[in-house]
Amino acid sequence: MTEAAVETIQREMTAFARRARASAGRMHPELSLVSYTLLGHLEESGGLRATDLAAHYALDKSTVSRQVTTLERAGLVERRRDPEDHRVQLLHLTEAGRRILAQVSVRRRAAVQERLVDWAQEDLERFAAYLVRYNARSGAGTEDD
Amino acid sequence: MTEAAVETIQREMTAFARRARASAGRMHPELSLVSYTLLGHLEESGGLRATDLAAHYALDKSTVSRQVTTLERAGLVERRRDPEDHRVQLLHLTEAGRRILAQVSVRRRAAVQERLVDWAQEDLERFAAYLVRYNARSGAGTEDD
DNA sequence: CGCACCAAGTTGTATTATGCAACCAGAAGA
DNA sequence: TCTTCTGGTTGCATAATACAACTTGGTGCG
Repeated sequence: MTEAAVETIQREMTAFARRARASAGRMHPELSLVSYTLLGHLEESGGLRATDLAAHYALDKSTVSRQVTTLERAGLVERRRDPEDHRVQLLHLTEAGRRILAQVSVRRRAAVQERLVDWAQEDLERFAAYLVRYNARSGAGTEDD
Repeated sequence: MTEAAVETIQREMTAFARRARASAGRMHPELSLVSYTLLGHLEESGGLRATDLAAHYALDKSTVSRQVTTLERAGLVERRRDPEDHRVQLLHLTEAGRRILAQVSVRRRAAVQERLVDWAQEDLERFAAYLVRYNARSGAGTEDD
């Protein structure tokens, strides 16, 4: 039955989330899971507004504000005033930010890879595809949950 | 290439993690994401030790202990002394716990299901199986990650 | 223009989850 | 018995977060 599968997916995803959070601290002392994710986001599309990030991650703007402050103090991101609208700050990765992000990514990927070492290539690809499909939907959609 | 699939899995899992975290609070006033997940776990296999839960979710035993305390005070779980080993408490859902869990499950499943609505049954099951496999490894294994 | 309202961010405050370390109680083995 | 191990609890500190009040800049309408 679909019910069971859905239930399992929901629970296992949650379990993963827990683990991801737990392991995040060991990746880089300076970089929490959220910070890391924010950096990753900025890497892909520089010049984001804090509000965009908040919306995207369903976080309060105050939370993002503080996270960004931390990242800025660590020298990993830069706030640039938007000349078009002086309320807005466009966030950009610094060189240091880019470097650190690359470092952490490598380490993170290694950790994941270790757990996937005995998977068949075909399964890996299917699993990856499923995850993309799942997340694509939640990312694009109505921004709830 | 394995690299690409691993990279994708890593990224997508992380993406999910942040969202799960973000949406955690809004399901049931009484039930945090973790509590809910713990309940779900107990439903499937009653008589778990707190330590088992801690290991599975990569949580500190103190955290689990407190969560269980909360759940117990809410009347949702029961601690039963293991007659074999008096250090151990076997955790069981109460009737109320079962009821609440069912309620929340419905709501939550609806949310997840909405995202999975156009998936083929076969894909759902495979996805679920992959997640289980992935998590099983990190849970049973070397406890790092 | 000037005033009312909206939007982006910041800061104060409280809550909650969490980990770590110290501790207690029961079990197991020498 | 004494030592060591394991399951669990509690004290303490920290980090992430939400919410609300506030500041500053933009927009629109009279």
